[in-house]
Amino acid sequence: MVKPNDQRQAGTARLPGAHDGDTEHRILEAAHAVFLRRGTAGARMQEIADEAGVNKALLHYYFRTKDRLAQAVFQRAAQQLFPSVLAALASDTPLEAKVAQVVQLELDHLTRRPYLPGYILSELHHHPDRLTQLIPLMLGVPLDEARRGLFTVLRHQIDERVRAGTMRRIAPEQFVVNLLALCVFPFAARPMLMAMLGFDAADFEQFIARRRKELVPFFLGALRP
Amino acid sequence: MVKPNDQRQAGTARLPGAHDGDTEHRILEAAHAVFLRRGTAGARMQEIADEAGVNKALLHYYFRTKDRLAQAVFQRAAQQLFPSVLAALASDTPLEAKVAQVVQLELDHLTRRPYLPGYILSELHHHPDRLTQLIPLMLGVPLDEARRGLFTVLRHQIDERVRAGTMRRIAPEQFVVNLLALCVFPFAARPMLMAMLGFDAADFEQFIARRRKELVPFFLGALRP
DNA sequence: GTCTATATTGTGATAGAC
DNA sequence: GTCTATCACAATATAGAC
Repeated sequence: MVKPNDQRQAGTARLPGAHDGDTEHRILEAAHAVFLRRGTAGARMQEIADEAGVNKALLHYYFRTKDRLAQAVFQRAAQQLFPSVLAALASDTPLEAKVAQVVQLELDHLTRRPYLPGYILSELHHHPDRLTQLIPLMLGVPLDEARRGLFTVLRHQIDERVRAGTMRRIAPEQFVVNLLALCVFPFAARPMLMAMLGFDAADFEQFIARRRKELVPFFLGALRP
Repeated sequence: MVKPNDQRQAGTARLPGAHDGDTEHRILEAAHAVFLRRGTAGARMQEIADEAGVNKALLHYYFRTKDRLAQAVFQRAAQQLFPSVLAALASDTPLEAKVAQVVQLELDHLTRRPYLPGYILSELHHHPDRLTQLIPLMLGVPLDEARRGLFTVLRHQIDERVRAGTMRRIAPEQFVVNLLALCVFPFAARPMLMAMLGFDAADFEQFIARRRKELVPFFLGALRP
């Protein structure tokens, strides 16, 4: 009388004991899906087990507690989102090309995973420390060193343009936040925007497709002297 | 052996039976604080009762269920955030002044309530319908009518500028999303940004103070032809 | 209206057979 | 490694005295 549905999902039915090589991985995938859908606090271990096609007890066998599983999922999610963008921002690519690169990278990625930003931001709101522990692991350098690297490169590139008279002065922190805001916000606010603008999923995708072309000129235009 | 702390908080101790006029209101305030801090799913009725200085049972007396209480809080929060901005966006104020007005309105408001955007976005992610029911109530007109009103005004104002050669063409939807993104994102992503940029609370406030001056030129600059 | 006490269910976690 | 069964307690909700 509890859950009438079979433990295994339709398309992914597996014979009991038929290790597909990695049960742990399947659990992590399922947890990822459920945590993103329900939020960490709203997620249930039972739902994750169902989605993974295994028993609840197995989640504890592999991850011990719900919190550890949540940490693992957050780490995975953060690794999908941060390293590529941070690397692009900190690279030696000329500033204008860098902006284009970040915009394309972000919109491509977030189009495929629209719920990632909302999850990351929400999770970080309730566990502000989860990221600081992680950045060194992802980038291979201490946190403050990563910051210094990123912002000295940017500051230098901006200074160059300002001296050449091709760009208005802007603090690198504001530069980064503005760029990320324009890329990420539409996804983080997706449900709100869809309600406000009267969009369905297809409208939203088209809206993003348009941004893909218009965002770079918009952003660079804002910095013209 | 459960919770060692008294039901009533230190500074707000009230005598039992001493109606301060409105217990229901005190509960709503407490619920607002707790829901914003923990998220709806993570919030506990006990914590809300403690914060309100009343018994758990009273929450059910006034609001019947946790979900109804959550709805009430969301409605309150949304009313603090949306009507003023939507009114400003839909007004007849010239476009440039309107941008300045929205930026000031948003940054002022969100500086005082930094956690509001995160809460609203997260809540909307898990209950996408909560807003559509609400907009008509807040604005006094049907949802699609509100949308039409907002976007026809904006489209008209933008067209005017484009014809005068003082502004690049942009879809009103992109206009609004860009403006909101630049205002709201820093608050929604506050914990992430503070970690990335190495900010403490004071740094963050200063960062926002700077945006207050720079955001309007940035945004309008992006629209120059 | 407000409280205490209790019912009832949900949920993370463990024990132990296979 | 995977399952079934169960524990222990947390959390929402209700009953009923005052």
